[in-house]
Amino acid sequence: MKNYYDDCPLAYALNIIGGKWRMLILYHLMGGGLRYNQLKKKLCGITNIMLTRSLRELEEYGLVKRIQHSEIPPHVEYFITEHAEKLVPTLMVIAEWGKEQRLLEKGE
Amino acid sequence: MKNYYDDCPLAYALNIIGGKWRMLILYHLMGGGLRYNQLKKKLCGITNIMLTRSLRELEEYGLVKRIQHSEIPPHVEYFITEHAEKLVPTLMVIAEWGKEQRLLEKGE
DNA sequence: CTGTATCCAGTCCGATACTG
DNA sequence: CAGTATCGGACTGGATACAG
Repeated sequence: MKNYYDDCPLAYALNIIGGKWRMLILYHLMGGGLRYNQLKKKLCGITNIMLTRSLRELEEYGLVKRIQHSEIPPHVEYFITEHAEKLVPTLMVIAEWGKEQRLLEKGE
Repeated sequence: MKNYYDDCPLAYALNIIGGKWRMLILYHLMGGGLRYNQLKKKLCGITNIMLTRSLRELEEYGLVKRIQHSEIPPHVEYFITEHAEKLVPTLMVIAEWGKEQRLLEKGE
């Protein structure tokens, strides 16, 4: 997914939040922190690998914060950061748009 | 990119406008119609194959309209439809966010 | 509970050459 | 000008088993 980042902020952004799961993760975290398995349940169908990978990537970019409570059994919680929070309304618009789109398709 | 569309409108939407180029095409069409080669220039780096493919897909979903003028040499123009227009502000937000994100990364 | 390792599959994407 | 054909490569995503 390498692209002309420097010329186009949109391409740059999509490189970070694009991909199959990343926006979905941010979307589901908007309501507050979630634990690993809670998140997994919401993202119907995601595998451990993809969830872990995606979370790590989002963490690297500072979009997600990982909080580990020192307990046994382990208790880890994920939050979105302030900066990522700015994308939430956007994601909701896209979701809303998706609903309309689906209606259009079924209407035909 | 098959996913739990019916449960999650966001996933559904991303299935349509996700991918490497589709949002970028919509973004660049927001200013009005563009011809094939104009679009190609704006999307630095896109190949014929990908531009054509992406446009066809967007057309199928009713997000882009293709207008062919009967001339020689050919003259084809692409527009975004009203329904896709609703996504434009969203794309601008993401682009804006991308700018900030880049600053954050460079700042470190 | 929260992951990691390994290996594999499929999709997406692209370089190049060519066409009406 | 506006595309298509072909072939192949890269990369993303996944199944399964295992670990701290």
